[in-house]
Amino acid sequence: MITKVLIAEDHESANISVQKTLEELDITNIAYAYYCDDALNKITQAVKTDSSFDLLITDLYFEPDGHHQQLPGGMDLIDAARKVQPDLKILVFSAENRPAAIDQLCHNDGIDGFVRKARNDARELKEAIREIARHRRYFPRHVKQLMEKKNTYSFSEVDITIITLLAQGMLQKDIPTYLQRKGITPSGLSSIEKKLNQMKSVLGFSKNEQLVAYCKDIGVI
Amino acid sequence: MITKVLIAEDHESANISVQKTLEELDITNIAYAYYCDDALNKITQAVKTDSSFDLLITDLYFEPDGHHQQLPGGMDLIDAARKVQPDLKILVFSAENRPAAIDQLCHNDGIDGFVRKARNDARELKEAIREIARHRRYFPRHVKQLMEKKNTYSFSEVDITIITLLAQGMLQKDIPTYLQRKGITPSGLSSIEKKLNQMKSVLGFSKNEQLVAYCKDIGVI
DNA sequence: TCTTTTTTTACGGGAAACCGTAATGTTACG
DNA sequence: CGTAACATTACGGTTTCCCGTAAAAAAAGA
Repeated sequence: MITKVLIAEDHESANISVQKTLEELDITNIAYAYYCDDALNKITQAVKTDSSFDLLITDLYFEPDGHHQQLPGGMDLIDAARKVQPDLKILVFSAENRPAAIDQLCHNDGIDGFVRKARNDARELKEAIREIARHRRYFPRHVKQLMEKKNTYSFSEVDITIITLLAQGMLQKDIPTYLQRKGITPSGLSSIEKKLNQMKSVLGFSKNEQLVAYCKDIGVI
Repeated sequence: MITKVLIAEDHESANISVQKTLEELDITNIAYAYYCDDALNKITQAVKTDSSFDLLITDLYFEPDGHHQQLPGGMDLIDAARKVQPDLKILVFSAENRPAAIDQLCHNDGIDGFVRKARNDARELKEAIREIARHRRYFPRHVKQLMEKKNTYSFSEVDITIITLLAQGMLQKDIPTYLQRKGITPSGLSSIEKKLNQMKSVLGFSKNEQLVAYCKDIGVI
């Protein structure tokens, strides 16, 4: 049974609607945090006073606003919270819409549920909380379909590194030495050219500028 | 005085919190639309039956979901709504965070207010509605500062055209003929190179990829 | 109108990127 | 161990881009 919930969410409006959803599920013992550090603090305190939370509902991205934070994002909070209270249920409520990132989250990061901020998010939120209360996990049904639709090419770590460097102004011919220093392979100039050509050919592009624009659009860089 | 409001917002959760904010302002005559087409429909009907809305609160981006829509986004809705009911107050409530896009919106698109989905958005929303009720316009205070900070170079029409073409994959050497066909001057290859060099030098860049990435970030392309 | 100034365009040498091919290095498997 | 299959790297020729200079054109001023 879920009775005590912590909401970690910097957007006031999102916070409000999560609260309302919880109230509709007759959950009234709710705490709020607008920063990850504050959230972790509340979790730690609750554990100490033997009144720990049953569920953490958290966003992934928290906007920096001057106040320096130890935990910059939701993922950091999740990792830290798991250490303090391993049995804490965690539900991610985020606008993340990059299929690869969602997939990663659902399968590898040991969370109990994910609800995307989208059309029917309030309804989904309710359902997710109900499922988690029954010790089941809740994930969007069509993650795989999303994967296939949206991302015609799945960028590797190196791919993204290369494109990022280009977008930062590094000359192509200087990338090999950079990769070598970082211990990343492959690092040969030909390999970099090959990777760029692969990406461009799959996506039907002809120039690096297109690639950079595309990656900015879909948010991988 | 604002008594009748239409909320156009595809996210259920955002819709809920806007509703709650309105209720706290003692506005209870609220209609909802999860699609732009539906929103325009409701506005048109209200005008016909002489019970028109005082205020439209709308998002900018509506996620496509299979149902084909005439009006794909909030900007289209705004344009259409203005035609149907010129005196309708319009408040944009969006997660848009690209300074150039926000600036464009606030200064050129004839809306009455803009609130960004961010940390204190609910509070800002209230203030914005109060201001609009007094026939004043409400915009984030620091738009100009943001602009000045972030955008050290003001892009001309031609600048943006050139960068857009590059981001679409056109070869630099092919741009002159394109510009000639469109009747845009200057169109010489040297002039294009000069303009690119100007932009890059002012912004401290060395490669076109940087320029494309930057323009994507601030939203000019 | 003629000159001066500015803008636009043309040209050419050199650097970087592009592209195909070949050599080298790595891994897998019999 | 040897060989095939694959990945990575090296090399050379061609194209495109970069950059400086100078010519041509347009605009401004006297």
